[in-house]
Amino acid sequence: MATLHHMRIGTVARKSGVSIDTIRYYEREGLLLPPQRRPSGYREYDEEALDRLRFIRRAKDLGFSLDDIRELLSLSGDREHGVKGVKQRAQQRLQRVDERLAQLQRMRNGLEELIANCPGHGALGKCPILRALSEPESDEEAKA
Amino acid sequence: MATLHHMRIGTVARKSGVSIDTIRYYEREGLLLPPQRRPSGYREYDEEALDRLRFIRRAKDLGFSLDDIRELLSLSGDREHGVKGVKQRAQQRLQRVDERLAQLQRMRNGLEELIANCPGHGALGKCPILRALSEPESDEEAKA
DNA sequence: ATTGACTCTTGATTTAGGTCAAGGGTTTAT
DNA sequence: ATAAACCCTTGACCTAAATCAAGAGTCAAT
Repeated sequence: MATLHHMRIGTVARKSGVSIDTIRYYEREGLLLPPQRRPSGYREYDEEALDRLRFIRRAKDLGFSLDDIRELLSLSGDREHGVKGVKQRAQQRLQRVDERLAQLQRMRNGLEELIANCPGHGALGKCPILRALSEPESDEEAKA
Repeated sequence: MATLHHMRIGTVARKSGVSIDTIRYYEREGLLLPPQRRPSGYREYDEEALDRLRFIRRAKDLGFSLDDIRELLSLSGDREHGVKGVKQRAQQRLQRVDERLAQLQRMRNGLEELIANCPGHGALGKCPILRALSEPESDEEAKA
């Protein structure tokens, strides 16, 4: 695990699956700390930066916005707000992630049911996918 | 469950949590069938349209693109490509949804661990959230 | 029969998240 | 010592997904 401190941007781009332009964009946006520079001005990355990039890419695939991701990353590196604040924010996050998990799970089940029952649902009725994610939320139900 | 066939756009907007402009936009984009019109030209929606809108909104929250959603919706209403094609596409979808579920689950666990261990991880080491989603994927590992 | 809240269409604008191009230095292998 | 492959910055451009504005018609309640 030699924490190699000598990757250039093209290498981390390849290893992380994030394009060079996008890496520089993330740096501008404050998602990535500005890395060391060579005398030539070339950026130089270590494994930690690579981990961050992979995290960002996957979180994005999961539908988190860059703002969400900024917040998640700050949870990990926060030496400021003390354990307490971090813990609280992490708990809020956890709750929202759990909600997403539940929704996604329902979509999954809807798909599975669709696959299982497909050959035999002559009458239309409600499609299992739609049914999975289409109930009201009660707070939406102001009188018509 | 009187399938009320007389909601105007503002009502479904309120009930679905999707703005009026966005509803019309979805119609243009083909995610929503053009609804009935009154003689005045006003759109008139029923419960089914409301279900679709809720589905769309939630799927979007889960990080699906409108294209993804179009495809998911088409799975539900497809009387064309016969059971076979639908089943196949649904299976592909299911696989991808399962992958997302797994990733999201890992993020969840990372958060939970962060909350549990926060008070006692004096030495930095690797943060559990980052660790949850930052391993390489092997196909990314072309030699540096 | 008028007022205030809705709705219509068309077309322009915005925001997030990148992506590209131009012009010019740097490194490495030969 | 030169070519090929890399990297730099600045600034323009792009796509998806909305959102807004203008000008005009409709509906419900007073």
